[in-house]
Amino acid sequence: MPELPEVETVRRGLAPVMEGRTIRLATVNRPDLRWPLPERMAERLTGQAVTALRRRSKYILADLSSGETLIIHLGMSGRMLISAPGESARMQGKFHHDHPAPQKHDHVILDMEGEARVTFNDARRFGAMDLTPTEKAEDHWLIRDIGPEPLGNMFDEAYLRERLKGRNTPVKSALLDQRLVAGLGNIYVCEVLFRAGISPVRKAGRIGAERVSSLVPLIREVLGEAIEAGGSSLRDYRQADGELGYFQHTFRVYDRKGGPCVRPGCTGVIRRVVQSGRSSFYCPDCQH
DNA sequence: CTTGGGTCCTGTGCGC
DNA sequence: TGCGCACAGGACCCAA
Repeated sequence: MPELPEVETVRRGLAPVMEGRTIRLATVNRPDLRWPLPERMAERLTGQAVTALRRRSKYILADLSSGETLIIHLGMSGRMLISAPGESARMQGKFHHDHPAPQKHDHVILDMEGEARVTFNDARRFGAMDLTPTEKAEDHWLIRDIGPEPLGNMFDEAYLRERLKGRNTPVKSALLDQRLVAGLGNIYVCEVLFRAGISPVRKAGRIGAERVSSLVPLIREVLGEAIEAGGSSLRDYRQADGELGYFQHTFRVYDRKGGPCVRPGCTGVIRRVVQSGRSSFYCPDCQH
């Protein structure tokens, strides 16, 4: 599933067709994703203009002219795909029948002013949507306990040292905890720890202050590079325009079990271990 | 409080 | 080709 860079890429892709545009028609094809969808969601979306499209952690927030905000989480397999009637069809007058055929798991469809269609498709249905008053969106139960944005000013060396101090959990688990820092997931934590030379199984409270501090710029670096690359495309993630991201070609350890370490001169072989049910990839020669 | 495990759901790729 | 199992980008919830 999408981590922060993928969600930011999706947000950027959606912005041109959603921001400042009205939702002509919202269609909701099932009553629930991970949780029940809000009451009368289709009616509450239809006719509303999207005044802003924001991101908080792995959530996309669409502010509406009604004063409500649509909160969207993509879960593991959620996608937002944009389609539009083709030029030839438009000349034949097929305004409403030229979108791609509906796919299995197309759960919510937003037909936007200007003919673009935004389709939320989520096979595993770990995704979520909710509607909440815009002025209280930050206090929504899904969002209120999330830690600082890693690319923002509130996330710094002093903060991270304080939060990791004394913790007995593996650093991998700590960085995956969204209450500590927002938006990291399994791929980017593995990549960050490789760049920092820290083993994923190391206890968070047993890392020297200097090395903890080094994590901050490395987290920013990895996420920044991934956003720049349009995210990572594994099984089913695509950018909103259907393009593939390409950060996956830059993975140094993730999904490289048995492969050679990329650090010049290192003869290590990438290992995979399971930590609390998730795969961790690391170089045993580089990471301690 | 922290920590670990189970759980939700569908799809895919692998070994036999 | 079929079958069963492991595994997949998340994160809530509960027990200890």
